[in-house]
Amino acid sequence: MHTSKDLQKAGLKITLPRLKVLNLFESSENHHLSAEDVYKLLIASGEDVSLATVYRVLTQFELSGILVRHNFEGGKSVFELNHGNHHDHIVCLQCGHLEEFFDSAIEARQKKIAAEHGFTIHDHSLYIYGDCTKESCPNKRHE
Amino acid sequence: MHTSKDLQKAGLKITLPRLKVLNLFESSENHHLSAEDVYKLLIASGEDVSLATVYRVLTQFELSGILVRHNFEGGKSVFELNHGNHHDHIVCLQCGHLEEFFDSAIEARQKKIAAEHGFTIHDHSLYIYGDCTKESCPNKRHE
DNA sequence: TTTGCAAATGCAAGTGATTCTCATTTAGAT
DNA sequence: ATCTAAATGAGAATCACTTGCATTTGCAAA
Repeated sequence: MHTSKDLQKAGLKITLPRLKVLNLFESSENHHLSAEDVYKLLIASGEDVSLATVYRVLTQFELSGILVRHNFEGGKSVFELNHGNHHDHIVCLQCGHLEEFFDSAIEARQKKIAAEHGFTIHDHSLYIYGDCTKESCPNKRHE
Repeated sequence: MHTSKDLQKAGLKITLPRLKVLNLFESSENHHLSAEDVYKLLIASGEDVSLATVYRVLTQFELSGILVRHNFEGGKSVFELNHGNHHDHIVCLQCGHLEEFFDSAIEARQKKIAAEHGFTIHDHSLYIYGDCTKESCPNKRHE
């Protein structure tokens, strides 16, 4: 659960826009939101923020570890709350449906590979793109 | 080795801009080039192409399988020749140095994970970000 | 080998996502 | 309550890329 405490810890002033964005991520049923998403949702719910502020807040939250940024194919960044449980993503190219997974075998291999190449690993991003089966696809747009 | 034959196979007319781009990828010592890179290199070597054409050619080459597109962090697409040997990348955050690797264990796990989630896998992207050690880093920019 | 036309190109204007500038407002320390 | 650095809003600017359109060019057919 993320609160104003997290803002203070990050050295950020507790302002209305920041609280609204934080609250949105906490309450929204869609956990992966783009800047545009955040902006539109806030406007739709009567909150009056500027898009520039949304972008600023999102990058600040990323830097302070409150959010994690993802760069899926398609050029726009998507953010989700950082619950400390690293995971990767599998994305349906048909309907955009997104699932999370964690595989310790893959994580281990990555460490190994980095070491073999003389790298100290900072970070990694793994996205699997595919088609989810028609039945299991929540927002079907298949065929 | 990629030649004008590849253009024909792809149903593309053999034009000067396309040959120049193809040749650039074949001859350049840097195998990973952005549209901007390609454009600047061609201009620098006296070739007269437009940036729009570079973008068009690169996406056509991607579609026809001559090139592979990568979306690293940083918003711009990077292309490399498709030699049919799929591999992933490990990138040094300090100096931008890039190495390639292939790990069949990771590949296998990915297939498995996709299957478990009911996805038919199309594609995946895996980037490891880290610091390469000072000694092994070809274009040192460390400390 | 000329002709014809779809395909390819160049240029410039247009987009979409994101960032920056700068004048105004505010959080929060004193 | 006051003051100042930080935050915000509005809009212009930028960056990577795409598109529209008039012109040129492969190349297939005559």
